[in-house]
Amino acid sequence: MNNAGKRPSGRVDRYHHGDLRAALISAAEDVLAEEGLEGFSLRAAARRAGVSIAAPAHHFGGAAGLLSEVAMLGFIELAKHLDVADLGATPTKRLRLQGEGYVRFASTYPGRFHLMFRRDLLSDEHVGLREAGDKALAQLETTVRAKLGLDANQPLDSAARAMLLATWSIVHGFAHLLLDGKLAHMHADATSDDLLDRVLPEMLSSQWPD
Amino acid sequence: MNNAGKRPSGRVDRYHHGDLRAALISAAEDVLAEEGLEGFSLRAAARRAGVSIAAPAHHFGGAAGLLSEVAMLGFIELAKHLDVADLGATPTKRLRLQGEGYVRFASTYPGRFHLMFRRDLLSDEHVGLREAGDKALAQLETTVRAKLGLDANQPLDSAARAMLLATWSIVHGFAHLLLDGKLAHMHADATSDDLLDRVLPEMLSSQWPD
DNA sequence: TGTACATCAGTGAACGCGCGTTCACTGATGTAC
DNA sequence: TGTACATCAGTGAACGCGCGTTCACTGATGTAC
Repeated sequence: MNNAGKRPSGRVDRYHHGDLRAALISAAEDVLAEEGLEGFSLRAAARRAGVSIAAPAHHFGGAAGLLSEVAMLGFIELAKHLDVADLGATPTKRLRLQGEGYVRFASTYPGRFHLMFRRDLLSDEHVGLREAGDKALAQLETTVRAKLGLDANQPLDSAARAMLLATWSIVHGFAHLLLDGKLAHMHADATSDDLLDRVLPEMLSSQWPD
Repeated sequence: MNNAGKRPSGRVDRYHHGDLRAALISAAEDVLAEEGLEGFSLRAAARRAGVSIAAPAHHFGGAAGLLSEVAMLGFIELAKHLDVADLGATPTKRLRLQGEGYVRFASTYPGRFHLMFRRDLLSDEHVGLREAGDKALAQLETTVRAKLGLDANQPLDSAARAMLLATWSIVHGFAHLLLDGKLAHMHADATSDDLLDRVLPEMLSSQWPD
């Protein structure tokens, strides 16, 4: 499936695009960023990429094919936001930093973030997507292991799984509530940046005290 | 706005429906339950209610008007799931019960739950919706106050707000991850019921130990 | 008690829109000779 | 080095579909007299 790099890029005024795949993925990301997930359509991505309206379906087989690629790249970017291996002195501090990274990713790319968890829009069988999701979650798992003193190859016991799930849930829920505008009301005076920079750290510190 | 009960119900074969409002709300809930949020349209609600396709817009002004009513009823139902005043000996236990109630609501009514947090589909100015949302959240706040030993009329300090927000986030995030099928993978052997009955209580107990 | 009339909830046919999909086609590329 | 040909990525016009909206209308209801 992956044709990226097979052909020279940078030339777009030809009958054969040359890098339609990358152009459509990038166009889809632009649409998500500017119009949100609800503004996405195969036609919108085609228009943005400057190709024919039939091109996306022709190349990706359908919306799920293109969106799964975008979601995969989203999980890869999310994993970068969770990469704090060198940043925190203690597992607890790294956990807080990862929580901030998770929410910051969601806040920076709301369209992509929503997409990444919309099972109905994505392909079940996209191996790269699943792997990218697993890798992002593994970043949290690594920190939870460190915090609980578990080896990398030791299976998670049920307390460890509960802690990992609680960690994921809390940042995931906060991200959703933030994007859905439910927190502005509780913290009426706070901007979105305030919530990220002031409220979230306080919440994470209370959740995972030193 | 609220015409419910103004006219006799049970008679639907008349030119003037008599209780179009209630019939359309009920029909919309049916559509959400059976087709999910993505399957909803004004026309689908009209078909389900057996009225003309123009009736919903005529009566509610548009999709946001009808959906806001449905979301309001959703928050009222959610508040019932969070009503544990008589059930738990300690605030900690009540908090866990409320967490289970929150997730059970989401799991029972996934379409409605998703709708309730879709700002783009709801009306900002729907007072009843906002109030119903506030009341549901207030149920959590009451328990957090009890846990922290705060009076009902004492303003929440920042630690209390952090705890309330952490509580909401964790159950909200868990609900979303559950509905989006992200947990079946982590607990590969678990059904949805298992996650609710076994994994969630374990997570909540680890989050709020006795 | 009966009649005339105003109101307005709901109808139904028609409209335009954006969507995904189809399909015969075009033309750039790579390969065989 | 040049020519013929197969491949297939991408085109573009056309299709049907479901959607929300419009608008002249219908007819049940309540009120005035």
